[in-house]
Amino acid sequence: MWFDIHPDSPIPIFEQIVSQVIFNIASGGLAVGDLIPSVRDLGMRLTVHPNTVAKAFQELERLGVVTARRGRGMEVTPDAPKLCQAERRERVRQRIREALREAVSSGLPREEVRRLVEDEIINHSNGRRRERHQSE
Amino acid sequence: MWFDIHPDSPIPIFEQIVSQVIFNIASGGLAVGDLIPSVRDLGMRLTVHPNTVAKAFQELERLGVVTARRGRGMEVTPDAPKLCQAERRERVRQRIREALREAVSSGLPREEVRRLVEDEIINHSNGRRRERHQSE
Amino acid sequence: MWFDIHPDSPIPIFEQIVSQVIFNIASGGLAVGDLIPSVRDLGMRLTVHPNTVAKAFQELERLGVVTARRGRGMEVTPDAPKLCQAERRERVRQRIREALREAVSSGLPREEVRRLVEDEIINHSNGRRRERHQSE
Amino acid sequence: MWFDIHPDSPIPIFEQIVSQVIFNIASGGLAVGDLIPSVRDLGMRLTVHPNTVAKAFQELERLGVVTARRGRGMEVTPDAPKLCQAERRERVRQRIREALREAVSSGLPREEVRRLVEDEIINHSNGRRRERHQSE
DNA sequence: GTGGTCTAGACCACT
DNA sequence: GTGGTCTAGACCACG
Repeated sequence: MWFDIHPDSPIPIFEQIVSQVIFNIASGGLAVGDLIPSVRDLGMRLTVHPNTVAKAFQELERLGVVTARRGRGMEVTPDAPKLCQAERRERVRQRIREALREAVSSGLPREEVRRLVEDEIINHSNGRRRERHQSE
Repeated sequence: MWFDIHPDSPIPIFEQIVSQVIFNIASGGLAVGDLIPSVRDLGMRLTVHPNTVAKAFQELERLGVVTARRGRGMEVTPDAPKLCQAERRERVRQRIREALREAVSSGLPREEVRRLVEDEIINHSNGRRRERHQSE
Repeated sequence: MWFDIHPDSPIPIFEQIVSQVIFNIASGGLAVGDLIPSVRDLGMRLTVHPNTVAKAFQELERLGVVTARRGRGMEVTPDAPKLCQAERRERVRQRIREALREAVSSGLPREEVRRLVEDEIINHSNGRRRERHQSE
Repeated sequence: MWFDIHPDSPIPIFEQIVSQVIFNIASGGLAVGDLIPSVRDLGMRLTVHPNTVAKAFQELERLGVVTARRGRGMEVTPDAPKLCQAERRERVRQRIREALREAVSSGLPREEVRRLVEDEIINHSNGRRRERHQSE
């Protein structure tokens, strides 16, 4: 189970945690019946306050992805995999859509946009090798 | 001069205004020496509080993109076009990069990501063809 | 707009606030478009921490009863009256149902239960007539 | 001896157990000198953690309703029947009172409240037959 | 002034 | 040990 949190993003940390848990369940890193990490544990790992994590978990419970087990932890529900796969797809699509909408509406020539996308797709899908061929 | 504002985005409205002004200058919709709309006028058009617009303009002044002309308004500086073209490119690239980073790290199969990107690119490059404002 | 909060009830304070706002809207004390009290104001009046109030308001927003207006406050939605009347009815019914279920399952003779109910109904429909509406 | 436990009620489970034991004694299901079930046994039956049951029993001992008999279990005291009958009545009355207080203060028309009460009374006092004639 | 996010830390109920 | 509630107070974005 891993997390990719960006404290300085405009997206609230608790929202990022929500997404990350959804992604983990969607990709099978967490199975039905598993307990997700405790608020305290995850708070430590992400150097985030436990309350922030708790807020994210509350949201996940509301989404029907986990249920609180008194004194035990938060458990992945039977519905979660299906829910999370749909949700992941939707969240990813949304982000891509918005980035492209902004790109196009910025007036940047279409070819330019395409080139940027290609650049970044290569960067990301090939293994994270961080010498991007910037075309500044 | 046009604006594409999303009040419910996690990105602050004043930031969105900053970007939109930059985009307008970059694509030639605003030329050196032009006056950008007044705080009140733009506030009306965007149904946003004038203070919010003022905050955006402050930021634009800080970036050297406009300067206040007492009694006249905010004027596009001679440096603005170059600045804004670079800035536009960087902002767009950044957004695309983040969307793709999230997409890949979400565990969604690479094919899937590519497909989503293609879908959205088509959506945006076609439909969006409302008498586009300049392409540089 | 009045509130009847019981800090020592097993029901969380924020839940009580949720109910009370719903009741106020259901009975017309708050109309569509009205702003509900600010978290700080209500926190003061109820001698409750503003964060507790904020949590209640979040829940109300999730229910579609109010919407946050940036920098202005929380506004009663057009759907709220209908939603709140249904919700009020349901909450009240639920509480009554549980009290009676417990009463019956306690083994108390049915007559006895009925008598208790009559007693209390009389108390509440009459006595309570000291034009309360105070938040005490 | 029977129990009616609601794990998702805001009322703590151990409190519910306390009430249920009191009700059982009050209605004669448990006589003076009887042993109440063991912590482990009851924990199993209610699918509740034994510690939770133990906490309830502690409370019952404090109330003077049972006493620990080393090596045998918890025994119903001679005072218990009288204590429990009074206590039962009081607990039931209290719950009814609160439910009605909330109902009235919710602004729901008095007739409406009465109707809800009648509905529920019928549901509960006729034998628990679970196809309630909802009058939604 | 408004609500939203986050940190910090207390106490409670339950396992 | 777990999550849930609450208090307290900081900072931000917005009006």
